[in-house]
Amino acid sequence: MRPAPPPVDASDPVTVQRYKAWQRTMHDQVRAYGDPDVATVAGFDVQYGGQGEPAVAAAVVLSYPDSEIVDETVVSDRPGTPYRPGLLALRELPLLLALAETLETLPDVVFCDGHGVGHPRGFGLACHLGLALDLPVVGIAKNPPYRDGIPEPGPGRGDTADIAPAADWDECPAGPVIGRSVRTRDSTKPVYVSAGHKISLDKSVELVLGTATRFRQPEPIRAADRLARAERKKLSE
DNA sequence: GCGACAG
DNA sequence: ATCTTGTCGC
Repeated sequence: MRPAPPPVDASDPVTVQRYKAWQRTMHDQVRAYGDPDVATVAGFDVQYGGQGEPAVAAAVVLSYPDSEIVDETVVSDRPGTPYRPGLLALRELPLLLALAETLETLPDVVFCDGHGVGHPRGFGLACHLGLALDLPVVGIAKNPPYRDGIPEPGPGRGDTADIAPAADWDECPAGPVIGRSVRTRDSTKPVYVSAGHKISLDKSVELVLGTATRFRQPEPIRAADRLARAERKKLSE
């Protein structure tokens, strides 16, 4: 049995510190390896409205590698805590777990926005989600996990560069390679991939490049993004 | 007070 | 993430 997350009040530094210590501990439960057979990949995404408005989470399950729609679902609820760097799961995990429960059939792999083990304490949103669902999850972020020293991959689609932990991440139990910058389109800003759970970094990158052919973002993520946007628009009118 | 590090 | 027009480029 794994330790439950400590209750955390985002405005109370003491409980936040406890939660961070728990994250560091939980990294040991993560399996940043594995080579699952993949017939379906799901993209999960959350969209937010203004104050008081509900957040909308969408999941789209696509066949792999041909990207046919297998299933899609939406759920909406009040947002979790406000966003804070390093604590994204506090904001999005509740909604994403509710979302997963609405799927008819679980996918072989889940893609979510944000980081996996490429996180200051080695336990980003994709890790939280992977352990909670006991599914392979890949973290795909549009921005790097820290500012300075992120290696730039070559300019062509498919070029990659390994990311090491930040020099000041004393508490990070992951590494020496925590993720990879991946160029999914020629001369376009890379995406930042890290393993969340039950899948290796190599396999994660293979799947990202296999699903992001024409656009920067992988197709499952784009599909979920579109669906959540559409649903949010529908709710706001 | 400034700067900042997923979304 | 969201607020938002025009604008650069394929």
